[in-house]
Amino acid sequence: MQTEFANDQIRHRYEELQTLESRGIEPFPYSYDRTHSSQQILATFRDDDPSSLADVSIAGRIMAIRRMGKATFFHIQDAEGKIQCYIKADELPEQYEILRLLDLGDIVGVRGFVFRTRTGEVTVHCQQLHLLCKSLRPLPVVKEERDEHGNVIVHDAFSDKEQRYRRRYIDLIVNPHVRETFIVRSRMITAIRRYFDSRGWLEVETPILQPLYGGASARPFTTYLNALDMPLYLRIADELYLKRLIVGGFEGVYEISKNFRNEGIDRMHNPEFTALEIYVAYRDYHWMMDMTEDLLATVTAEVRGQSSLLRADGSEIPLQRPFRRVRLLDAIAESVGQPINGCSEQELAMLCKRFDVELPPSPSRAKMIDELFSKLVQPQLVEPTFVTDYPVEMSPLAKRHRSEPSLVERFELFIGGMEIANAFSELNDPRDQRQRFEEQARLRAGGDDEAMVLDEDFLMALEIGMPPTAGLGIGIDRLAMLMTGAASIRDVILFPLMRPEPPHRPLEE
RNA sequence: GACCCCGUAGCUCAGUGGUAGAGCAUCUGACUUUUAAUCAGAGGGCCGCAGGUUCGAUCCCUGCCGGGGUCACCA
Repeated sequence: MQTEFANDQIRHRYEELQTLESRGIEPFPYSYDRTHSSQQILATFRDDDPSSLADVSIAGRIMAIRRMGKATFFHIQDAEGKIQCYIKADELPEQYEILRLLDLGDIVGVRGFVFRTRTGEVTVHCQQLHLLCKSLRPLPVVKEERDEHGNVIVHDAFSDKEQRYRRRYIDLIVNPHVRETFIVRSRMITAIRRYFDSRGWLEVETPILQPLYGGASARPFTTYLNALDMPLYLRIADELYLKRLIVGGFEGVYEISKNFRNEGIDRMHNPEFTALEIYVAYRDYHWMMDMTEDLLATVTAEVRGQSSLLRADGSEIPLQRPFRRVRLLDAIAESVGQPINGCSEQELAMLCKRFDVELPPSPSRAKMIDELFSKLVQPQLVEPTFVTDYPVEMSPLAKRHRSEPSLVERFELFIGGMEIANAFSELNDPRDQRQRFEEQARLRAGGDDEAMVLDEDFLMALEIGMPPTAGLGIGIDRLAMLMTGAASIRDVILFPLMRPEPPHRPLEE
């Protein structure tokens, strides 16, 4: 095997690897039995009774080494944190020689007894040292210091965003808050599942590869199925399949799904993202608002241990129930200082002009309302706010408002200026649904390539009959941002989409 | 897609029209309770890529590649 070395550090590690093997050390052994995690030791050590930790085995990655001649301190890091280890040459002469060949980043097993050093740190006194994996590339070296107030000062943090996203494994090793972010994300999803499961709603899986895409307004990714010689789309939403399941007789179904939208990438958008959708039979959007409030309050309390969310600037957003509820047109009216309800298209256009809201040529009423809202209202919606009752043209899958036929029974939840959730009383009248699809077809014919596609089978399902149903979608990534105070959706997605790197230039020997 | 900013050692960054510097990391030596360990010494760079201007470019200009941000698009 020909190995090319990018630099002296890598070359040196390969040389150490050879030396270790020549001394009969297996650099990549198969397993190691641990008795404790780092945190179990730190949490249970008692100065008045160290005997309970007189023989422990731990394993982890070497994150710091302080060699002092015939004694060495090093920190190893496992999934829960770091712990210091101590090894003396005169006690373990052979293994001390091995330690000379180890580096930052190597993974080792340490067996020994636990004590407290003179400077007060609980430490494992090494009596056996095992190499568990030789690391052949240098890790970014991040050092930490504690000031007199106990605050951790991080020196030279691995901060280059491109490298952090491309090499998430390194990011996770050297930036503890990153690991914490993804643990919080996972706990959040677990808490949501628990909430739904405990109410008897069924988690299901619906197609990612779809012959027709629907359930949202977005450009899809297209692919091709050779076996059936047909184009397929990656789902932009799972809404139409989940409603078919309500038709089928399930009374509560949910799915946590990866969706794919062929649109721009920015702090709030990744081409693939995680959505939660849930549909509950015999309920309407009023019920769904209450449920959403309860869900978020429950999950937030469970995940964060407090009833507030976190913004990227460090400020907290209290989750006080009930959340504010405001009708869309009222919210706009409040911002522009005049009622919107009876506005003609011309009056709306003048309002847009007055507030510097940019519009496409010949915009519809709904488009102008949407633009006014996005520009003037949405950025102000920091504390949780349900915005309700949207124009029917903007919501082709939502049921008409029971008392305002030009509106639909829909709400969106905004927190921190972000749209977090979207929900309707679901349209279950197949006649109205067909009309709405036909309207979408007209928009599509007029050049709107994000208008929805008519789905005959979905209409057939509605003709079979769907009970009154409330549906809800939640942007899981954005909710995770609020749980962790992340500034970008990329900070809550383990492997965000990146352009491929240019190939590494091969190095001559 | 448009505009702005960025790309220098493994990491974090300085810097100059005369082909580079720091801290940490690495290497050699000293050190048996250290913790940003310390002390002495050393090595390490196609300064993102390509072209142009210039006697001379890492620096100025253009294009490209990659990243970040703002906007547009979009939830």
